[in-house]
Amino acid sequence: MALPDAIDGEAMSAHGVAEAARPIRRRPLHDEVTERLRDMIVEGQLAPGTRVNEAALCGQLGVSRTPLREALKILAAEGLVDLLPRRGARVAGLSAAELGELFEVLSGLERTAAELAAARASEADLARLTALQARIEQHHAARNRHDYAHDNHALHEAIVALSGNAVLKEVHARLMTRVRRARYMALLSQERWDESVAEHAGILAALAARDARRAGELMHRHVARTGEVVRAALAG
Amino acid sequence: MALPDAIDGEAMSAHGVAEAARPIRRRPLHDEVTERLRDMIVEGQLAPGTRVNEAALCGQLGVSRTPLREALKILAAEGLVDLLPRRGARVAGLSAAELGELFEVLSGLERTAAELAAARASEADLARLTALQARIEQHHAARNRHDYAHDNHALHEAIVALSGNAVLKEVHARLMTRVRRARYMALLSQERWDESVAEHAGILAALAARDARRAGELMHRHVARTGEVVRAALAG
DNA sequence: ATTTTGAATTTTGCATGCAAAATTTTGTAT
DNA sequence: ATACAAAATTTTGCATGCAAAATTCAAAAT
Repeated sequence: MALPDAIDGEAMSAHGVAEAARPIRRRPLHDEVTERLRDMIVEGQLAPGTRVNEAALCGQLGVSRTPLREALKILAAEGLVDLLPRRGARVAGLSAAELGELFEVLSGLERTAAELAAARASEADLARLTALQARIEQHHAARNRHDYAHDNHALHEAIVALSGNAVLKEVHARLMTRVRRARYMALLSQERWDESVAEHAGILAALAARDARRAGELMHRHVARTGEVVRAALAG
Repeated sequence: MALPDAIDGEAMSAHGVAEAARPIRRRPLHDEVTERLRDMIVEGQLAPGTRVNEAALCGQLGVSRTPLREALKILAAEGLVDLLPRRGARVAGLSAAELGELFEVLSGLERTAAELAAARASEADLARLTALQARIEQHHAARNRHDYAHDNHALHEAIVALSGNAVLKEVHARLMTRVRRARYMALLSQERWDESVAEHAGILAALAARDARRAGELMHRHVARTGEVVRAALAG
């Protein structure tokens, strides 16, 4: 097999001076590989169930087996890959049942996030959420599913971030990575879409009122319903 | 996560014939190393902040660097180790602040677990929980902190298991691993200890009544308070 | 005495080699 | 043909080698 030679990496820029100021440290290869592989799995480029051949992937990515194997261990820890001892790795499947479980946990996490955010977010934070929700409503009115999906995701992430709890944020992000593999999520019925936008409004109102319990409860129900819809779509 | 590991397990029996029937496959080394290292960290044998020297640990464990490095990647994904690029690994610290965050998340997860368990546990399951609680009360009456701690942990795990949600169980277990590093948990005041036992009774009653909301709420409060106590102990 | 510079040493990151296990292929007997 | 057995091939798991980066240590300069 061809030897992946030299580190190379950055293209030579002509800015002699700026060159010196640029960050010196390169990212470890195994990190890069992990990220790349994770993207390939989430994007569906590596389909669930695919057997991962180390040599083949090494060739494709231009790295040796060592960093690739390290990456596979990490992705296995994240639940994106199954490691079969002595018989290689396969891309983890994503059943409707597991998706349902993921959403059950996510609804619990986001409830907690909403409760904490209600207590901890600043007025400025809340104003930003409201602005985001306004944009979401515009996308909804314009039937722009793509931008809607983007900002919708951003709103949920923002609320999780406003919990001020890094562990919560981390766990949430990891589970979301697994969920995001079901590309069915965008396929909401018009009815459910309308409902969803209205639920957001209710959650924001509760946050604005600093009503932690209500915000949490509404968020919980909102995410649980989303999960129901997604699970049904995957099952059908 | 969940590395499906070898079947092995049984100790060698002296029965020559049975010998041949023994599972042939050894557990992967990197698995063994991961587990061993995780134990060392949780037990406190590797103190928080300790710099991990690969060569030294390799010598101690009697393995080469390859499986050790794979194990370190996994433990980093679990949050037990920090990987500093190009300057090695260190055992992750555990601040009072982070412990607080962990308990915030755990209280949310166990609330969800209690809610689901209230709906899904069989009567036999509930009977088993009640039996466990009876033993816990005996340990409490006998001022036997060691056995109390053990069965207390078992009760919480049992309720999480009764949620019937494998993802929840997995996430909970991982966070508990991080929390368990604070050995201060056993050091409850008598007052808090009494309280805690009473709270358990309340939770079980709610489960028996199939009152999901109440079970969840009581569990949430119970774990949150435990967290408060532990955090305070670590801070002080 | 303290800082600085630069070599010597250690340590990390990655590629590669090799044996054992698993898989595939080929050949043989029913 | 089908089923089975054995050899050939592939693939995995682990150890090791080597270059680059980081750290340590020592001598020189302020």
